[in-house]
Amino acid sequence: MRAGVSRALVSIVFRGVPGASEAARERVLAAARDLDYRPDTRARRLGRSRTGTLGVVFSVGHAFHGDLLESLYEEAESAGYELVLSGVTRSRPEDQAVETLLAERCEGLLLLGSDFPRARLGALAERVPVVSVLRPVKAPGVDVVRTDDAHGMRQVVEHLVGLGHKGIALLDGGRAAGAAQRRQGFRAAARRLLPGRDEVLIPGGLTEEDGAQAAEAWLDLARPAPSAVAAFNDPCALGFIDVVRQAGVRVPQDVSVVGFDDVRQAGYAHVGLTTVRQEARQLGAAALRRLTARLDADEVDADGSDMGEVVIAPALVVRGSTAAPGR
Amino acid sequence: MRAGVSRALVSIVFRGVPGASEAARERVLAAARDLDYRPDTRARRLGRSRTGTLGVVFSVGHAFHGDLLESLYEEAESAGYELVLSGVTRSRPEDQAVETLLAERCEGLLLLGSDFPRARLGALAERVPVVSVLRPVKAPGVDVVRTDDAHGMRQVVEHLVGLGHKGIALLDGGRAAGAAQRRQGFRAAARRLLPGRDEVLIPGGLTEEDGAQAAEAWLDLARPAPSAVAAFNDPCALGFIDVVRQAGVRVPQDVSVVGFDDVRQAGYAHVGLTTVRQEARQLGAAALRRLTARLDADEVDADGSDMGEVVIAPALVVRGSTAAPGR
DNA sequence: GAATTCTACTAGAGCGCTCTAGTCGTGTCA
DNA sequence: TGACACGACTAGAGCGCTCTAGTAGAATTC
Repeated sequence: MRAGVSRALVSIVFRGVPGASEAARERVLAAARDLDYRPDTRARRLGRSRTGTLGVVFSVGHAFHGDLLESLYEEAESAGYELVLSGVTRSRPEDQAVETLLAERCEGLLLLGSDFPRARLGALAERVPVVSVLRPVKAPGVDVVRTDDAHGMRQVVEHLVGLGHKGIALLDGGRAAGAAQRRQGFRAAARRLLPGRDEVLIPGGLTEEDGAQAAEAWLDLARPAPSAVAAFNDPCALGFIDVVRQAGVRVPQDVSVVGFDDVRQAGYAHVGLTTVRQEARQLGAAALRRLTARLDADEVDADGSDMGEVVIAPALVVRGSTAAPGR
Repeated sequence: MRAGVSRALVSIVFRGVPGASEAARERVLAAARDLDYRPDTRARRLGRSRTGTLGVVFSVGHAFHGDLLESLYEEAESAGYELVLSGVTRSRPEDQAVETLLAERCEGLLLLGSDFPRARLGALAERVPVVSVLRPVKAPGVDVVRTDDAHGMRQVVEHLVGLGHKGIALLDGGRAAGAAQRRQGFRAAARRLLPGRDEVLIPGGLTEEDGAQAAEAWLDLARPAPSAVAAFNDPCALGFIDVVRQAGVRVPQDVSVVGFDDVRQAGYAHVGLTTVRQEARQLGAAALRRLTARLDADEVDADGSDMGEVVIAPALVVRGSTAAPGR
């Protein structure tokens, strides 16, 4: 039509499939350039039996999710899939984010740090392949790709005990993704390395605000308070440090603080935050591989039955926020 | 068909337009619930003359872009538009992000902190309405919604001079969005308030790493070095502080540091960063309003001719990273 | 009580692609 | 030389909606 060719030929050229001569191919591309034509994604996906899209649900403003997105984009590109992002914010719940992606007919879903109850995830997985990233969950048909949170927390406790700390408090993440595992890792290590000591759990959370609140609680504890604090994540640790500093408490001289995630800021805040590094690259790559493997497999054996879990080992990164206790 | 009704009726019900009885409406919705049916977005957009989607290009991991996204989601919802996100990462250039959105047939584009040269933006705006957020650019047909960067920087200089500082260095943002305006505001204020003083410009940038490098440069300056530093943004300021601290320089006693953006972390890092707050809510709302106004206007007068600029005033937030100079 | 208006629906074309099932001209082989 | 295969292309149905035009029946009007 445009370049004196049929629509079908144009389709052949743009899909890059065999069936067009070199000459025709060039003619079509030249005409397309002339007309500033580009195939309509919507129509493309409609016409095809498969949409070739993967939906990603992430928390807007969550630093570590950003790191994951970067890795996912790369992996998706090389796997030949397209990513459709759907953000979760304070006013846009996860339900809505997922709903959008389902209506978009994504072939699979990647949920970063999902907040869904197990049953909801299971139900979702019946409809479409789902990979839960960062959040371990035992639901049928749901793949999990996560960091070994318990192991990370164990390293934290070992590090602190190695420095000579006898009292360690955990700023707990409540029901956030991975929080249960970190709590469990903390408890196991504390019980092993500090027998007879009571565990101190202070409610914390994901944000600086949560850390700040936890700091108030820590300041209110009977003295001597634990000389070391393991926070649920980096922002929580930074919020904690900020408040205790304002109260005249020195870090790390008076209290050692450890974070979790190793977000980019961690290396630059304060004296440098000792933390546990999660490998965004590896997590993203594993998650995408998991999902595409399920999609590309024969429908027969990909029938939800064989769910899997990929666990990436984290590494302790020692910076300046931890030191031996005492004056 | 499904509930004993025609496809057209289903369409009427799901679009929420008049033309269906209450009874039929309920019957359709009940059947949809039963079948777990939801309208296919792709087909929906195809069948309509307008797609009802707005494309957003943002930098993945950029804290302030996250704040903007949150606001944009809300505004888009209440304006009856759908947002399509396209992220820019180190391996996914802005071209590609925009290309995706064009192929998706978005009705308008919101570019957060775009890096495109002016000509490229102008060309883009000929094809589709474009709003450049944060990045001031004089291109025909391109609307701009931004913070008054120059004014913000003027406030910074006034604050520092008010504290008694005589030498102020700027950690320059190079060609980043808004950098030229901040530089100009800095220069104008410095010339006015510190006449006869040489301007000190140190190459900085958007990230902690850039700030760290700038710190090395500042440490290498002939003593006495400027006793105050105005950074291009918060991460840059934090990176700067980190490095000079490690070199034994105290903040704010030995050097005052000011950031820009007021990202969430700014209040929690160090002694609390003095910074300039950009209003994400207002910026997002203004950007969306701008775009939808153009789209909803009659085609006649929306013909690219009347481009506009919305400038939001920023506010200085004084925290602990600034103080009077000297011992 | 026929004409008119309204409400509640349905038929069917169209959106811009993909993809199957062709057609047409050439080259290959027995 | 006829049968067959092959590469290069085209026709046209189909994807799941939207939306215009149209119909049937009930309510209203004069």
